[in-house]
Amino acid sequence: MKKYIKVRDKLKKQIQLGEFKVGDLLPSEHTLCRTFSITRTTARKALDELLKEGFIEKQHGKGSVVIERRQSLGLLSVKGFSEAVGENVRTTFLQKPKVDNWSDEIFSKINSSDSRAQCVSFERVRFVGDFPVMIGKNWFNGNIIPGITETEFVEGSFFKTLSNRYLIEVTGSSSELRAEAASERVAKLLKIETGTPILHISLKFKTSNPKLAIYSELHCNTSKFPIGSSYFM
Amino acid sequence: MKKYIKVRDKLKKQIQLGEFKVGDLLPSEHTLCRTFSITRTTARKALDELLKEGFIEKQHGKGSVVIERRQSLGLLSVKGFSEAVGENVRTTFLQKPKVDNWSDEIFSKINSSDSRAQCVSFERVRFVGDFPVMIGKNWFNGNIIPGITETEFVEGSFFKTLSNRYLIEVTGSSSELRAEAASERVAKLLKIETGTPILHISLKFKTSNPKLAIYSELHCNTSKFPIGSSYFM
DNA sequence: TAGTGGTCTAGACCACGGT
DNA sequence: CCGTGGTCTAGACCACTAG
Repeated sequence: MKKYIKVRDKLKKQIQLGEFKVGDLLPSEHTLCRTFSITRTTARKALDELLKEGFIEKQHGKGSVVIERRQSLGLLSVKGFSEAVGENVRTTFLQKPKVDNWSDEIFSKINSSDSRAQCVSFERVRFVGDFPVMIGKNWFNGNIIPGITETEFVEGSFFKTLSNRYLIEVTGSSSELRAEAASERVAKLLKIETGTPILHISLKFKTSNPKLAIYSELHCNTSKFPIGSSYFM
Repeated sequence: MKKYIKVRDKLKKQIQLGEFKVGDLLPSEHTLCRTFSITRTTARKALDELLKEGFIEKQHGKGSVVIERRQSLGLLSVKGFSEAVGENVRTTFLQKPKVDNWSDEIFSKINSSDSRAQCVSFERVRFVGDFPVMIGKNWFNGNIIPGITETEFVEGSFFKTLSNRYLIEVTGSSSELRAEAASERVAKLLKIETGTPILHISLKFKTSNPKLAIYSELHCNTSKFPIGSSYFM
């Protein structure tokens, strides 16, 4: 298995468990080299991933400092909801994965191979506490991940299910963001007034399987939990 | 000067000038090594930057392919407006850079050193064609970049001015996104109805000068030009 | 099979931060 | 001054794509 993934996940777990707290310095790159028997290239690659995911910031001459993760919906652009927000999150299905049609709700350009394939979709509402925050509907080529309609998600996460059961990793995403007035349906589900401004996010995920793209349309009530994102070079 | 920056900018320019078109393969990593007399580490670093900036995608076994840049406001999280959108963009000042107070409009947490320093702010409206798309107000510590109140921006870009005149580069950003109803003032400036949903983006930029952070509050009409962003691992 | 990108090793020198 | 991260060299082996 890839070494930098192992190092990255070890450190990530230590941060999540509080062994490294906000403001703490992670072991230096040279220390990581010794403890994991790797070279600096590999150590730096692991730290770069933590940087991209918003766990640390690097300070030239000092080290890698654990930083506060946004108390918002987190690095939305990277992975799914459950990885981003932390605890106190609940999800309910409006529609479990089932064979469906490619909907014209999908804003992203659909890969030509997808449009000829069988479409599977599912739809969920996400809560933080008792507060409905987001409605998300997802579409993908069902031929690529057979049996998904009968599978229970691993820890409630679609992306974890992809990773654990099908060995498919999300490798990137592109998105478009729009502020819109909530439709009647969306408003009802988010328990807000029809016409309230909501954030509409159209996402297309790329995965390690080039044949599998995941299309998502999200409708978010950002009044209490804004969407956060960060970018470091 | 850094070699990977030189290679990155050379390739970027070739893409922008159309020497490499959408769908074209960039020179392979080994070829770049030979033509620039660099090692693969450096060649890959240059390509990784183009990947992050959304110019290319990499295909294992094939090469680096030039991809279409979003015809939207682009990689918002990276740099300024003018770098992202392309031509046909116009900017007018509502308020040229001047000494101001730290406003409570600023959503991001202000660095403690900033709150004791002199604040400079400016505010602009951005147009695509004749269509007002975004209002942006920016605040920063005026002591760090003296003379900015008397300077004309380089090519109309604040970030280019920072880079060329003060040798300060933007190194990262974090942001929060909210859908809101347009206030009377915002609506008037964007030529829309008061209460129309708009996208409110609170940004904090980090720069290569650790003492300089830039705080931005943007209000965007996303109806014709959605905000785009992408992320690749 | 040849060429591509992905991972990794084992070093080197430099710039920056704090002592 | 020493330890830190930033850049770079000169290789190696592997996995993937395509002819």
